[in-house]
Amino acid sequence: MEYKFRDIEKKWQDAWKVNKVYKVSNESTKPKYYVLDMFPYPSGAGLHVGHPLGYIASDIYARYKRLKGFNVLHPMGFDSFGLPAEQYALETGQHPAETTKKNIATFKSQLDKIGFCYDWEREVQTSDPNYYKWTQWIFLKLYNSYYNRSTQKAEPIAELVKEFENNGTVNCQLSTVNSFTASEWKSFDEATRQSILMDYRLAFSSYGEVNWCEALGTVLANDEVVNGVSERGGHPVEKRKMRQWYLRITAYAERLLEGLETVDFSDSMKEMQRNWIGKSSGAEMDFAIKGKDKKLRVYTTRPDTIFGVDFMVLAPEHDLVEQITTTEQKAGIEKYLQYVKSRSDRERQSEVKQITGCFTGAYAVNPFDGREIPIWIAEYVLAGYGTGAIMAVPCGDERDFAFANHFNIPITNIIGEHFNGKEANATKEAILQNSGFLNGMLMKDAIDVAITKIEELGIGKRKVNYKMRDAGFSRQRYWGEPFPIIWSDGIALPLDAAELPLELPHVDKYGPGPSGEGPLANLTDWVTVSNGRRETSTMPGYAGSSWYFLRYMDPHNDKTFCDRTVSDYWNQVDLYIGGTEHAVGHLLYSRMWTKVLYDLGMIGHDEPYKRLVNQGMIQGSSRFVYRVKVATTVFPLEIFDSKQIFISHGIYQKWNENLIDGQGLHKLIQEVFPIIPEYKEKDGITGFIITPLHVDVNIVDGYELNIEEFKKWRNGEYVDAVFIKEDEKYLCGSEVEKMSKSKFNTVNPDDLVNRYGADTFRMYEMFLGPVEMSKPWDTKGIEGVHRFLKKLWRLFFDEVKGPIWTTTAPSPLERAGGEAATDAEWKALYKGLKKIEEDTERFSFNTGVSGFMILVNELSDIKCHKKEVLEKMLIALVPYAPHISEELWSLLGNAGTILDAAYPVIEKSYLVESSKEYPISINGKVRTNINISLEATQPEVEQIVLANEVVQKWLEGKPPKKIIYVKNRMVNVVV
RNA sequence: GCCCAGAUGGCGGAACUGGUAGACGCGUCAGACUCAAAAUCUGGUAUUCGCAAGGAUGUGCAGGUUCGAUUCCUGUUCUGGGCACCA
Repeated sequence: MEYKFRDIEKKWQDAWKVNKVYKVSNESTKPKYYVLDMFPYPSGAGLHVGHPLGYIASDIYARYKRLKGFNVLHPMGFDSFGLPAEQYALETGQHPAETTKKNIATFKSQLDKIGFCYDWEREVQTSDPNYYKWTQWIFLKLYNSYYNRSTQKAEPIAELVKEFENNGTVNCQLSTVNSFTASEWKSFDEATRQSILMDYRLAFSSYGEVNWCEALGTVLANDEVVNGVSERGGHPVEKRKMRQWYLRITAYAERLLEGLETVDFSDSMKEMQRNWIGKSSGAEMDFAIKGKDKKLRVYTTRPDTIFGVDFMVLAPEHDLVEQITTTEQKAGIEKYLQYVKSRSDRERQSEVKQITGCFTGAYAVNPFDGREIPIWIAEYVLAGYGTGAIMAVPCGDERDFAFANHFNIPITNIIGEHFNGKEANATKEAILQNSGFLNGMLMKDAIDVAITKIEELGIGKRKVNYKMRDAGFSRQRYWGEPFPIIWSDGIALPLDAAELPLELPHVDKYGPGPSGEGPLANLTDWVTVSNGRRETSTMPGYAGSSWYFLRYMDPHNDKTFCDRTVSDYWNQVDLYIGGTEHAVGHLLYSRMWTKVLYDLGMIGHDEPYKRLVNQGMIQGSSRFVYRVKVATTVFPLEIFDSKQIFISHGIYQKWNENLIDGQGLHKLIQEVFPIIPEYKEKDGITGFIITPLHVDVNIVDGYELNIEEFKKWRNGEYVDAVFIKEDEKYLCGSEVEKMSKSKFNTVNPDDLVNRYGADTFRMYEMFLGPVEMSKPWDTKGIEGVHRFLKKLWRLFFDEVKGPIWTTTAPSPLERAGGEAATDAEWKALYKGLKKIEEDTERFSFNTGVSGFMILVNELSDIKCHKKEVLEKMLIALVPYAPHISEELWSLLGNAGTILDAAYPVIEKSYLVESSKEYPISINGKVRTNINISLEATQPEVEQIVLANEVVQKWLEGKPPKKIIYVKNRMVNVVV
């Protein structure tokens, strides 16, 4: 009997579906385990081999936990709102709802073929009104809450209103907001009160900058802006202020930082989040501005360098710029502001070689020595960080130094010999000079002294600062959750919870609305309501994905987003698998939402993910063909119209390295294409233009192009192509790039599953390497894994003899007279299973697969066909290759599904060893091996080792200096 | 530019806590079976010197710590991911 994987996999996938074996209950006596994959966006291109990497890993672990006796939740769903669907709608007129539905169907059928153990009854889609109803509901909770700094948690905004009514702002520590008394609060009109409350709400509206493209009349995502112009059409893009919604994630900065201590993420992942939050401590202080009744507030982490301040730099967007610029400088400043408008934040920070800035004409006054300090504006200072203004200390800061140098600003040296005049030195270890009351102090000690003095003088105070900014939460787009908000005379009125979901209305056109608003603004009937005008922005992609892990627990609940008893049962996600690209976006947002829901008492835990494992990205290995075109100025064009000439990679390389000239190439072309005219040059130009073109990797075998397939490719575009080969082959060039449809380097899992089966595909994806590492996809090698499964099959079946397994208690189907398994057979099994279990436990699935290969090789070598041995191996194989395991399990005569079998327990008695073949090194280099008992003591070992003739030879009669013996490891003789 | 990660044979990778570098698989070479092919099986396969025994070199690059370093430290190069409106 042959291994007919197609029949087997189809059969069991159907049976599992009919028997609902993956249905998960919220009630169980077993311990729970929650395994989650990062929410996929259902792109139109379908699944490529990169997607399932993490899904297979999580599926293996989920199945493993199930065999180990856990009630495992392993759901899947779709993050189905998003820009690509809308972009596609804009281009083709198809409604995003339609294309999204189609894409999801494709994704699901592709996923199902790989044999995942998802409970599809728990599927969620963020664009489903039954889902986004609760996204909107949570938004309203955020809107109606504020962060209470005394209790350090979110509380209903009504509590704050009460506080204002009773005590005003006395107990509210929010430095950016004006203070008032209780009676003042009562005297404010509604608009004023609401605008004050807006400064406290966790979801709030304010003004922020967007990428505005005048030509397209729309706001663009960063993704859609390339080199300062729009990707579509190449129109100029500039920044513009618009009303936006934000989430006050900054209120949670400290808790997001502290929470990292309680979760099991990789150190690098935590580091990235810490850097993103960017906590720093220092001081905020005010500088008087000469001749103005204005103060310039700066934030600095190095108040010890206060006497080294040689200039001030404001962010170009800073409010003070307009007020302090002198008439002489006005023109220059305006020109500079115009320039900055066209620059993205990224460009402003990354281009350090090009130094730009402009003097405002104004001066700040150093409060300690009265020195007048010129105030500049420069793009390297960003408005969003700190106070949007810095005090520049060129002797201690590289960028300040470069700036001072560029604009010839004199530099004050406060660190003596530590500053060499050629580059800044950011040390904290220097003794301060030229520094007034700080003279003679070590810099790191002076920081505190300076802050104390600043506070004494009342010109500033100690301040902890976070680099993180509040998260922009609105998009001027169609395909997202509508905000449950109505604007009435500038006041935002939330909808009542009973009015949810506010459904996304149907539109026929996806173009932008007037004055930069989203497409919804075009629907006058929808926008206009009796008490005002609806918010026309929609929520961003991360809205739905910030809480989806909760909805999976209780997906059909129409009373609440997730019942508290259910969320208490499933609690945190025990294992979350996904890419590092979400390190600071999605992960921080969902952590924040979780904390808010926790504060409001709606869930019982404040960190969503207990453990996070990052999967690497599978890159594509692109293939190139090299097309030769001729310049019309040299050759008559017509003859090349019908034919396209391609040169093999080797020839292309020679051409590139000038190892072959025009004449040489001409000769090669002539061999296959005799009608080419005589060789010509014009002004020393050969007239050959060679262009690398991406070619579909699926019609290339290794590097060799399948010419017949190529001629059929792209509707016969290359049907008449002519090839200049090397060694009778056309070889393609290659490059590792991101896997993408446009690069023709995507590999579809369906083809591989068809050809080799899901079990082979699953094991091969794991066998490629560690899950967390990025690697290029290469289909070569999948044969090896397939061969392994066939070899495993042959432990049970012989091509001619049929079933060959034996057992001591034969059933009619089986061969009688089986013998009990030998110690050697048990030892081989348990040694293998031990490695496999340990590897699975630590997510080392690639070595887990190789463990199975070693085990099957060994069992084949010792001709072990004992049912009792093979059966245990099958159970351990379920997570990796569920279909073949289930088939063989059932063929062995077992009743019930193997998915619920008990994971084999390792009998350690078979694994005990009494001696070891020790490597013996001389000076760290292995020279021989000696078998020594594991019981041996140091003196015994020394005696055995020194008696060895190889060791004797290397000692050359000299006594050893030292003998290092590490039990169960090695012996090293130092000479 | 800033933050994070990675680099080991022809290729994917293994070596988990500083202890035999190259497990397992691909490819390749030789052989068996076969009229032949496929499938399968057996053996070799880091580089280099040597008939062999055996030796030397070798984990991106340059140093350091150690009896011993792919593993730890310092510096450096290249590649990938992120940088706030792709998801």
